[in-house]
Amino acid sequence: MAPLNEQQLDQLHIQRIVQIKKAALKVFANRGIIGTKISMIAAEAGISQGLSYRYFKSKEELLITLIQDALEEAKAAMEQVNHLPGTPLEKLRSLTKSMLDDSNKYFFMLIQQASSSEEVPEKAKQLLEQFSKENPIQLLIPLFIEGQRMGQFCEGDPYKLLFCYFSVITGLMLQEVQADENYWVHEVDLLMKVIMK
Amino acid sequence: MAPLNEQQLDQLHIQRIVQIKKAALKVFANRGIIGTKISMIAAEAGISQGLSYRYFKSKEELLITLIQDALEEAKAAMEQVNHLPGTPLEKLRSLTKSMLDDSNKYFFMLIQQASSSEEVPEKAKQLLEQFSKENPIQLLIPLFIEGQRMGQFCEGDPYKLLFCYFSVITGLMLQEVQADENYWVHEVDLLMKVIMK
Amino acid sequence: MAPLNEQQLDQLHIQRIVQIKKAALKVFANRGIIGTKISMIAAEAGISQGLSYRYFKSKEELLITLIQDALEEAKAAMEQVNHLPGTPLEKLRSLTKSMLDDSNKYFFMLIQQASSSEEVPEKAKQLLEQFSKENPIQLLIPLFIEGQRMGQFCEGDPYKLLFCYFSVITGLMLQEVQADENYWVHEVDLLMKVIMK
Amino acid sequence: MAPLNEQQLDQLHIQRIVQIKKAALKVFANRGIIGTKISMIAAEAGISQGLSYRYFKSKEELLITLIQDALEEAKAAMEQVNHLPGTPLEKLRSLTKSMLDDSNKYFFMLIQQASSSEEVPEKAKQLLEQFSKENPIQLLIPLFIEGQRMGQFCEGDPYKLLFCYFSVITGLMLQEVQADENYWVHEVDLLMKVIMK
DNA sequence: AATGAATGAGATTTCATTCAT
DNA sequence: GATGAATGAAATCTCATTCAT
Repeated sequence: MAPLNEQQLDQLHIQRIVQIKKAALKVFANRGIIGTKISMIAAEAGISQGLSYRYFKSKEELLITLIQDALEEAKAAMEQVNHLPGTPLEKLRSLTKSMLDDSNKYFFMLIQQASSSEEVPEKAKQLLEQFSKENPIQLLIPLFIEGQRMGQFCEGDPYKLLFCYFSVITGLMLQEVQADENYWVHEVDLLMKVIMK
Repeated sequence: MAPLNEQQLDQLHIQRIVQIKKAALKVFANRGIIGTKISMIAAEAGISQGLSYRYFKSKEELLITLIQDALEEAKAAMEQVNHLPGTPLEKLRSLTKSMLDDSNKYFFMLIQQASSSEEVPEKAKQLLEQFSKENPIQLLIPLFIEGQRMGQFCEGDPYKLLFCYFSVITGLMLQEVQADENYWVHEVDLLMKVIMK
Repeated sequence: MAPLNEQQLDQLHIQRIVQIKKAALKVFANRGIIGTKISMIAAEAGISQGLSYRYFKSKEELLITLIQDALEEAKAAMEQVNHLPGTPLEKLRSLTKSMLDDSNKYFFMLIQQASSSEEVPEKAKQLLEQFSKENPIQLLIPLFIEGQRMGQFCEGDPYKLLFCYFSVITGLMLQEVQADENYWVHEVDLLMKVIMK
Repeated sequence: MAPLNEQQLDQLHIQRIVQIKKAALKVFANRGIIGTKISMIAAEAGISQGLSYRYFKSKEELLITLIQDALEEAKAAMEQVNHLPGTPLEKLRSLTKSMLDDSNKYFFMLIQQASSSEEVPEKAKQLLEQFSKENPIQLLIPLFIEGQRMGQFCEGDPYKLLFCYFSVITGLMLQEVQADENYWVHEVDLLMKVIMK
């Protein structure tokens, strides 16, 4: 008699993958890619070191999976922004808050870690390169242009504006590591000024 | 030919130390603390792997020395800002440009790497902690208050303003890794808006 | 429906043991002793990884059991040879064919794998040593002497002749791994020449 | 002042490689491919575990290098056989002795280990496959045909004859592991009978 | 009894540090 | 002083064995 049916097993399998990915994302985001040891991920997930190899062939594969997830997450966030209500400024403020939110923050931190590290698997580099060419810029540019047209955002090359905006977010996320949780969420408005008229 | 005299030897010794520190700073700043291997530093400095051990007891000691240097450098930059000519805004703009300058950038990047990493020697953590309590804030706060008094800087807790300002700088420095050299220097004015009225 | 009675359970138990031993023998013989992973045996037997531990305490115990079986099988084959009809040469040809037969081959291959590997449990080494002192030589020597007396086998130390004969069999069995199934059975006559006049 | 010139360094480098290869060949040949641990190779070579990684990227790369060497060695031995003096039988006897000689034996044993194991890197499998298609058969076949023409070798498909010949050699080499050193060299004549009329 | 997820000891591999030259 | 080969501790990864279901 099989103890569990196939669907339940799949369920467990997926749960484990989610559990490991969650733990790994947090550790990778906080301790950097090379600074992350498998033992740390295992400890964070509350499992043994060997177990993650049942679900991910290697540390590298796990990392790549997480980067893919993060890039998709980022893309989704950028896409959604246009469907939000309100003025461009309000939309951007929402996006910013969501990026800094605990449930999303690690994705963006991981992207930052991966982008700023040269010790990243080749596959991950390709993903990042593809992403940086394709996505976020294309998707937020209309918002920025609209913001400029409406006189909410300051003038100038919208790409440069976008670049500055992301610098700020990046800085905040990294700074935050040693600051109080959620402390800086209230600072978003301050930061919005970078792109405001 | 007579061997070098003591002073000349000291001279060489100091040159070597400078050479190694310069190389190590660059590599640590760019590749992160754990991502930096002794072999990378040796390659960057153009020396053999073993040689740095004649000048620094360990990778950790070298790192701590660099962090100390960086913190002193940072402190000096903060102190100087008050002696600069011009309004608070002009002073801060100068400081910002200097921090992002090639000759200083790596110091601030190293501080950032050290602050955001949990994989740092205990000694370094203490230095950072001491630094974050003591220094830059105390030194720039008067500048910020003066800026607010003059109506150049926006209102609110000057500490928070300072925090945001550093977030932005941090973000820019890290972003820069994949951007064009010197590209963003021109964006400083944009970023200044964070603290401007 | 009533549960199975004791005899039926025993029956099942024995069937399982046979099933696992058969699978393990094949895999050990083909992939070598260290090259064999428990997961391979389980896959070959069509059971789960954990199940063999209900029947054998360890991989080592399973291996030792198989080596014992193989040695007994070999001994039995050697003993039977004298009861076969025909001349010494005909008897030996029969033995050879039987050793190379699919149903026996793996036993002899396992003996070969175990003998030529130094990575074998101590217990197994003892069995092999005991076997190599006691058995096959004693049993086939009369056959060889008879063959020499009848002028069918070539002259010389019958032990050496025997050793060469087994070298040939061993070589054939191992060669076979990459040759066509049953291809070489037809070559037996060729190989018989080693011991023929 | 550099302690050694470049040529001397190269010399040392080559010596180390030879040392490691020699040790590894012996261990791989005797204990099988999976049965060989890096620690065993290091012990045999009298070096630390880590050192072999200075010269070979991985256990797999070391193995592949050895298989290449072995295949080349085998090819060279086959090619030379035609230039030896004497009748086909005498030539083949020479080849056989040389293959079983201590200085060559391990190469052929490794080829045997690699061929009979399924646990071999893909690259090695390709090498072996290529070798088994290309080389020894082509090179020895003329010798066998000549031997048959002269009435020294027995009739039949020369390829089958060759196959049997190699089975015998293989068997001898493996058997030898537990036999006395050099004992069996005297048995070569006995084995030659396989292919003799 | 049976499964296959989970563990942990042991293997491979990396790299900071030492050492012979 | 300088080199880079060598070491060994710590990381990654594998797999025999155990265990919850």
